[in-house]
Amino acid sequence: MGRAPCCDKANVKKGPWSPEEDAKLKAYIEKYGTGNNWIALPQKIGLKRCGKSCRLRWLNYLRPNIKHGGFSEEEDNIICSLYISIGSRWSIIAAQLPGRTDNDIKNYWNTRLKKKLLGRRKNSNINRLSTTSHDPKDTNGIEEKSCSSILSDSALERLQLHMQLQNPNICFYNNVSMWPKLLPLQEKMVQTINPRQFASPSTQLGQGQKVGIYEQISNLNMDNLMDSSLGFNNGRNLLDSTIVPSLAGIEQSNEGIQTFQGEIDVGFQQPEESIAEFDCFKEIDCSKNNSIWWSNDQLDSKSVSLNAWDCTSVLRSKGTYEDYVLGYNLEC
DNA sequence: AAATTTGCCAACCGCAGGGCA
DNA sequence: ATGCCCTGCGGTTGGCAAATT
Repeated sequence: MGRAPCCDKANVKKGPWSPEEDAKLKAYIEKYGTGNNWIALPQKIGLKRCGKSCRLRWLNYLRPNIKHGGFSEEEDNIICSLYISIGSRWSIIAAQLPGRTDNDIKNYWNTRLKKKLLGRRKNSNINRLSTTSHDPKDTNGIEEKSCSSILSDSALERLQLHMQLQNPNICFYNNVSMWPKLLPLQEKMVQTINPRQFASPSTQLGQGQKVGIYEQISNLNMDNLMDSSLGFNNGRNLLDSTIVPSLAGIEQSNEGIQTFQGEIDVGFQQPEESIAEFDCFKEIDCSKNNSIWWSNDQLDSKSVSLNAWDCTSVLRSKGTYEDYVLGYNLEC
């Protein structure tokens, strides 16, 4: 027996919302609220819409302070870094970007940002396919699998982005000026997470020097946090629920699923030439001409804002210290 | 100029999980 | 403990507009 439908589909209007419907919904919610019952709401207003549809319309379009389009470079970077860390948890990513909806971010990622950041992989694969044998079997009779068929799209994208951020020529980890400014409370918290010696983040550092707290953060963020959050734990549990409550619950049920690490491990077992098909691996050798992966289009090394990773102004504006590096909220 | 392809985005769908009786 | 209801989420689709052939 299937699940009961949430509404009478035959008598429910679908498709684009008319201005009149928008006005009705908006006026009602602004006056009475949702009443914590979206299902009953359309009947109260006299809308022939499914409650879910009303909710979606309100959340994605009608509610106050919604921003549409025009993503800034800063927002791009936040989306990118969070996608690397936590994957397609659009609602969590949206929570870090005031005025943005999960749907907006999802659409933006799928239609623009992903192509902007990963577009060259596609070309690379197309070129490879056009220049190599189309015999799907290798000489041993074993079906040849490219990395792209072994790693899931999401894992592959995140791996590529991760590798790119480690590129020493534009390296986020090595470039002090690209590190986000930590608020005092966040700094204290990170020290709590890993009590080993920390240098002050305010210490003036030379370009490329790796010191202290940010080194820990970078390890925590892009290696350990991602590993942990994606099932690449190696016995560690940096997402201890006492430390990172909002993410710990999300990521601890990975039994039985193919992990990101598992996919990567399989990928790296492939012949070198298979691995080398990806631009991120080719370019990680820092050869001068290939080093600007991130800059695929407009983001060349001259125009990249070194402060683009500093989203603390955005985070502060919400009244909570939301550490996008760790991906959790810290009420203060 | 017409036909076709591509890009974009709003909206839908189905599933999972939480709350409650 | 169980089942129902509702919400929230992420993946997918459909349709419009712009770009290309």
